[in-house]
Amino acid sequence: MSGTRVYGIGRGEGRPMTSRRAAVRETLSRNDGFRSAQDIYAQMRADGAKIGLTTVYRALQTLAESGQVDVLRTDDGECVYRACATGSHHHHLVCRNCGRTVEVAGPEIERWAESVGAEHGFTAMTHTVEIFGTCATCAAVASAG
Amino acid sequence: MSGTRVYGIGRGEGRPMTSRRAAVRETLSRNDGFRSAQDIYAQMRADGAKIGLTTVYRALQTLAESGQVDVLRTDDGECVYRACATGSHHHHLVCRNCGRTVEVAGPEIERWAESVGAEHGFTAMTHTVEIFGTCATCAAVASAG
DNA sequence: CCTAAAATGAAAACCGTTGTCAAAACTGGC
DNA sequence: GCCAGTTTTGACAACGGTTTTCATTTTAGG
Ligand SMILES: [Zn+2]
Ligand SMILES: [Zn+2]
Ligand SMILES: [Zn+2]
Ligand SMILES: [Zn+2]
Repeated sequence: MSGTRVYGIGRGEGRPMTSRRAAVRETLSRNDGFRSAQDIYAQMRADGAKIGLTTVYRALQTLAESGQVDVLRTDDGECVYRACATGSHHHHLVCRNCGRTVEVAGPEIERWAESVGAEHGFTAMTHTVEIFGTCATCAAVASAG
Repeated sequence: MSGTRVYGIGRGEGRPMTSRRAAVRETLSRNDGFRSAQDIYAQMRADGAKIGLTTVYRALQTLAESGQVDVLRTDDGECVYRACATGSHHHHLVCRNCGRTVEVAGPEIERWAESVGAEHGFTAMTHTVEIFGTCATCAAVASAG
């Protein structure tokens, strides 16, 4: 056998960083808020990149699996991604208008979720916590408009 | 003009409760966990009800809009519904295996979300908080299996 | 009953996403 | 550089949950 490739060891990092994946991550990290696969694809094509939509979808889900980007679903079922600054567990405060996002830690939330589960005999807890609001900039624009 | 219909007054209750909607709500409330439109449809048909899938979809979203049922999205993008006991704001502790759901209040979470938003100049805050875990019954079955 | 308006449901359209598969790019060994 | 085996890529075709369409049925007054 030849061409054997040694994959990463750490959890999630089961794939090499190809040039396309790097480009997708790079494009995503130029955005502040959460962006959809199609957004990123459009942005990359507009920048002259040669890449297919399928590849963008795959790159984003690979990056998500390896924990390099965060994912959440919008109300209308679209997956949106963000290259967060921290790799550790956190939540998001998202402007519902412009998408501007602030990463927030919430130790008390973590404890609360854990204890609520324990109280009811649940184990292996996970949770989803997202906060939405209108950011100061968008609120100002709205009141001026 | 004839056939004028007097609609509900309360917020969200903008539609009359037709027999189909009542049947959908009734079926949903016989379930403990969150259920998809297709689940409810299959269940109703199995029970001999004469109803179309489209109507189930519409009934569920109408009930959701009027706040009579709660909605959330599964990881694979499916909308699932639940007829919760309380009409007031609450969150859910959901068994990821059997769907068994406990309604939980979290005043401290409400305050936390509000203050995090305020700290960053956000207004008109909303949030989504869901806790997932394995319930005691499912954990027992898994360890016995 | 009669009529106008709303609800219903079968089938088609929608749309984000995933699968298919042949071509292109990569990797390590020679 | 060249080769062979493997992975990635991307155009295109499904897929699946949901929504739209539109003709028919039901509802609620009068
Ligand atoms: Zn904003
Ligand atoms: Zn958390
Ligand atoms: Zn369970
Ligand atoms: Zn809350």
